[in-house]
Amino acid sequence: MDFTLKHTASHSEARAGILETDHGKIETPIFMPVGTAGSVKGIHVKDLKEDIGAQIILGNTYHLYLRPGTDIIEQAGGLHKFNGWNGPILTDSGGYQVFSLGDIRKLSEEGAKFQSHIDGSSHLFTPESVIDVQRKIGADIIMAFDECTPGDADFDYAKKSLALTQRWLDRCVNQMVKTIPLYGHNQSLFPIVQGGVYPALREQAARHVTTIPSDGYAIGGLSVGEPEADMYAMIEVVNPILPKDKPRYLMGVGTPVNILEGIDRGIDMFDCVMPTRNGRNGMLFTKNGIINIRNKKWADDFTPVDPDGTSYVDRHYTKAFLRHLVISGEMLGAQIASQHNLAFYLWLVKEARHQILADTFKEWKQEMVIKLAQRL
RNA sequence: GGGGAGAUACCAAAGUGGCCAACUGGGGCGGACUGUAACUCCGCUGACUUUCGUCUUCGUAGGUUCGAAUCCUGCUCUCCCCA
Repeated sequence: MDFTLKHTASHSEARAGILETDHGKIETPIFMPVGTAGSVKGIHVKDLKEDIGAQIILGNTYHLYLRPGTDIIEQAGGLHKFNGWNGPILTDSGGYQVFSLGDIRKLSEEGAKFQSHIDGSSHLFTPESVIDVQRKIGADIIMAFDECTPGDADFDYAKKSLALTQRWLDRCVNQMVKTIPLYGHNQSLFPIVQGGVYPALREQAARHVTTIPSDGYAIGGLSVGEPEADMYAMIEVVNPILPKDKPRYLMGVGTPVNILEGIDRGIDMFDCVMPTRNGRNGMLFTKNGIINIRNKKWADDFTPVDPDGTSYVDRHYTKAFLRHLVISGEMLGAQIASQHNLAFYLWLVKEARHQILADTFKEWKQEMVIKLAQRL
């Protein structure tokens, strides 16, 4: 997997690059739609590719392992064949579930034992098993198994948690070396920097991670309850330490503003459920601000969903109709909102890339950040 | 014509002397959501008031009582059954 840095913006750490995988090129900075269970909820692969312009999507190890199970995915010939997406795929390791499903799992040195949220059965996830599962899924980018440290963790916990993540990382690396890709395309392991909101821990974590030759590096454990300022501060601590010639992935982030702030600080890759989940719940992101389409004020607004939008749905449907669909609980409402939001997120990073290449990123970003946060 | 049941807030529906401005659902209005246990969750929903609180409500008009959505009487209306 090759990463080529095309340009770094002036007065900013923002970078434009190209990440080449066996399933195609990714122009960075990039936003990666989340498809936890193998599908980006409510969105056809055709729309992802042609309308939204997605270049890479996510899958999730924990969820796909539980259902349909790795044997089915293997029989299908890997996730690409199974879900029909022939572009690059990145799988999260289940490290986020160690955080989000904290109530139904037990942590040990060995790994994380989950009680399935589906049927209650017990499943031990270890760094080794998680690599094996991701091999079987066939992800182009495999994430290391980590503990996503909660945003409110105190120093002692964050330190202990980081140490565990680091030991797990070594085991992941070993398991990668001991195993091979199953479907004829390469797979790259991205280590993850943890360390809570503590600069000293983040710095140490970043240094540790750079001792492991990788095709890319991730920053995790942010946007998990800590103040936004802490998130930005941690990025500023970590990014200068990470190798410049490798992509940096800020996991789970975020709002459109978060993404621009991340790009400004040198992040190349983002993913977040926000465009899809919030879309399903009636929130639309636009370049002029945020719309809650359920609000009464849109009831008789027969203008396009987003006159400036890039998606088919933006021009084809009206706000009043979309509001009607969302309020009525019609499936199509969730689909339109998700498609719009994803198209907007992909537009945002694409435009950021243009601005970086044109050396106008910083000024553009300053203006956008104000507009994007507005409530319409 | 005879017999029976019932009228509660936007709708449905609890409540059958004080703990009732009134359970609960729906609807309405608003909010939350960041590597997805989420088409989910949380508020508010008589009026005035920032809170405390005050005032007007349970078909309608009276009455009993310290006190009524709850008991009594008249009236109006609705529904069901038998002819």
